[in-house]
Amino acid sequence: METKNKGGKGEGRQSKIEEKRWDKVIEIPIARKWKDNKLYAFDRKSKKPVYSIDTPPPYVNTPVHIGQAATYVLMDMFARFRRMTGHNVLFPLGLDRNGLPIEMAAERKFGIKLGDVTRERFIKMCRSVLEESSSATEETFFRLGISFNSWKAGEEVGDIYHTDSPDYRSLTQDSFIDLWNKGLIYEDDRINNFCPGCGTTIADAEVIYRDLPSKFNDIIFRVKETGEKIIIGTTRPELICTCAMVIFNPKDDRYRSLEGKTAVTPVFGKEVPIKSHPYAEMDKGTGLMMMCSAGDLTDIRFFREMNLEPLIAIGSNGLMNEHAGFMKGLTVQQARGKMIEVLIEKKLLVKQKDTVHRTPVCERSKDPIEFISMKEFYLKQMDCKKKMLELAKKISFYSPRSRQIMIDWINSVSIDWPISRRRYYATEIPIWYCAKCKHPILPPKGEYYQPWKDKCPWETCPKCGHGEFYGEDRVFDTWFDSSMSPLYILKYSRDGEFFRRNSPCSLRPQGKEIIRTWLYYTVLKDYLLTGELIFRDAWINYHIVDDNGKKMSKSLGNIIDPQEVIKRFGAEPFRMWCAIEGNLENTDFRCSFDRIEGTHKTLTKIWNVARFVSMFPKPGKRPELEPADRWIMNEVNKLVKNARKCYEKYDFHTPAAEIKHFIWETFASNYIEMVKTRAYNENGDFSKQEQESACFALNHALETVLRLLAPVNPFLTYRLYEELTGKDIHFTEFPEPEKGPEKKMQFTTEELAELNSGIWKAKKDKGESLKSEIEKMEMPKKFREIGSDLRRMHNISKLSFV
RNA sequence: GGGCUCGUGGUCUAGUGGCUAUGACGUCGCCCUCACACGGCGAAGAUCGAGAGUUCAAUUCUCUCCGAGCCCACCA
Repeated sequence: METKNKGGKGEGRQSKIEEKRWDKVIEIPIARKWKDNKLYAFDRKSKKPVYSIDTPPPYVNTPVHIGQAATYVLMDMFARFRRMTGHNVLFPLGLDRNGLPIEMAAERKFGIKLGDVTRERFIKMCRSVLEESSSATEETFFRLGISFNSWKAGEEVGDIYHTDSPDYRSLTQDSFIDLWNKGLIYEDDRINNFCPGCGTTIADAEVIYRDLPSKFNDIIFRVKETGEKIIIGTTRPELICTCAMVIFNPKDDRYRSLEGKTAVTPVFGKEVPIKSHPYAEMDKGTGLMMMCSAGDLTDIRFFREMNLEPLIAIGSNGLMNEHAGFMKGLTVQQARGKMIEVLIEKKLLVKQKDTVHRTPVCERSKDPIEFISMKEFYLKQMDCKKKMLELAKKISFYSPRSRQIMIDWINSVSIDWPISRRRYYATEIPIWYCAKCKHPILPPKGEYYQPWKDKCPWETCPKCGHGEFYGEDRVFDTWFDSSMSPLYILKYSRDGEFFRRNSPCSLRPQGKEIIRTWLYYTVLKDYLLTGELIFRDAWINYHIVDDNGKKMSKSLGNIIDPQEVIKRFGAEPFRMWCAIEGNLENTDFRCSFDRIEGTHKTLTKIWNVARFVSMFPKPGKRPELEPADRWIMNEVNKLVKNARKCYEKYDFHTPAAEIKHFIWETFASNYIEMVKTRAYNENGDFSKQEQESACFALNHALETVLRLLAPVNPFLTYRLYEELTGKDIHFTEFPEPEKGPEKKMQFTTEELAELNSGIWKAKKDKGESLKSEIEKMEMPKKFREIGSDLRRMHNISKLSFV
């Protein structure tokens, strides 16, 4: 296609930029160049203040999803902005490779379960899953233009780190040793959440709730003293064997006579006391409630409160044990069916009703949680709830509203944090035990230990002098690892000087759904280790939903794959979309290919504005500016001020929308149209100074806008800035508002836009072309100062002001 | 049950105690005007969820209700 300015009237004027629009293929060589030149490497010698971002390590075995892509793009904007404001930015990529998601992927891939093969073999299988998956994640981030310090895994500041590297794991183990020595760790045998699918204890934070269908059974008990029948409703008949008490509400007159009597459980014939207790609600079921050990969390609390001895009928393998009598060896589901059969046979089941039961399930495997007693390690957290609240108030949250989520969670914490897990692919708990006296022995810090296969570093037991040991075989909760990330990237306990200078970490960006885990545990653990608050800012992003406001999920088939987005549009439209559409902090926001593609038009517009401006070289010296040019500089100045203010607060949405509006409306439609003739100055109607003023303002305004957009659209702005100025936009500073008193214009921008629009409409209504001549026109005198530009813009022969 | 959001043209969205309520997509009309037809100019389209209150004035503040979503607790 031929460009219009070649030949014809625009003779001699040629745009430096040939292509008519932004093309995604330009991105790849640019990204590669940046990578090859190590443009974003962290400079340890730099004197600039460090701005550090504790990026959320994604799991490597699943492709990057759209939410992560958007989050990383936004983080990248933060990083690029800080670089332009004179910071030495620490922005490393971390990859999470520990824990259940990897193990479950390995189990699926090899068709095995944890206990089926040796530990060595299982770990090998996990490794093989990991090897396959790592590079896809990095490739996606690379194509999105994320400015990580490094693309190489390593131990230098800013390198890609793996949470399963010996270096990272040893730091996790060090933290355990420190906390142990501070007396903050203890082992206890207590009822806990147990996931039968994962075969391990899990923390409250890992429990979620699902509505699952269940049956509500009305079952006959007998009162020993009177022989009368009482009916109790339950969804867990298999737990009748552990029933320790029957209760009713103190206000419930129906059962007052039962107070202090004894109930006999069906089938098992166990005698249990009947008491009144407010836990029982009058309108639930029959109003009578059997209290079984560990049916759910209420039961646990109740047993603790009433000092009842819990009888655990579910073993650590998830199967019913000897306390379940005839149900021994069955799974919980099987046992329930069997119990119902027996009850029916004995005519003890009065009624069965379908119900939906909000069931606690494991966050990872989605198996219903059972409550069983096991020995686990705990980190004391109950003692520092007050301190945690204090710290939560000290963090600067963006938006501030998100703080409440953390506060709510802290207030609801009710037991210490169980940190040990019975899995394989995770950081090992670094303890050996004396084979004779069972005394626990911790190794010295600084090494990565695998006690289940390594030799104990001590020769003899310091307590009894015995020389044989066995290693601990449990591992840590993944959050015990993840909560080390800011300490790890800041070289805590590895480079004391670096850590002291650069702690606390500037920013923790993360999703709202892991405030109660990642954010809470990190702040908690790092406080216990260092005595300080580890973050200055926390930026909490919400969710991306589909075009109809529905959650994206594989089963609904409404997933937007970022790899597909990159393939179709490249990175820049997506990046622009992230900035413009996402009031990310406010609510969930919607995403579709159409919406992303929509921003492409703005990129084309910027491209063509730049093509136009590039026809007019920037004068070396700033000339005395004409009023219209001063006006556009004022407008740019407003943009700069606001962008600075908002970017500081992690708000890219407001400035991006403003900049977009500026480019389309103010700059392209009004300013360019107005000064075009003066910039061309074909008939020599204008003085050299007048022409240069236009050329200067055109260039200056555009350059400034490009710099404002550089964090949002690095590829596009890099390319255009290079064309226009020959310089690399990376090495320019973020624009400062121009100082000195602005000369106020007589008119406002809105008034000018209205005036122009009115003239265009009038010509339109008369069926005339926009450049047709207007013989005579009057306009308000506030426009006098830009009169000559307006006269040429609209081709007015006689212009007067009133 | 406790807490937190949100409800603005067909769709999505901005915004504010006070001019005729922002913009985008979509729809319709006209225009290839020397940066851009992935463009330009213009038109139609909203009683700002419902009701009450505070106020000279409410879409904006307060309360109630209706509707949507999220988090926490709980459901024997």
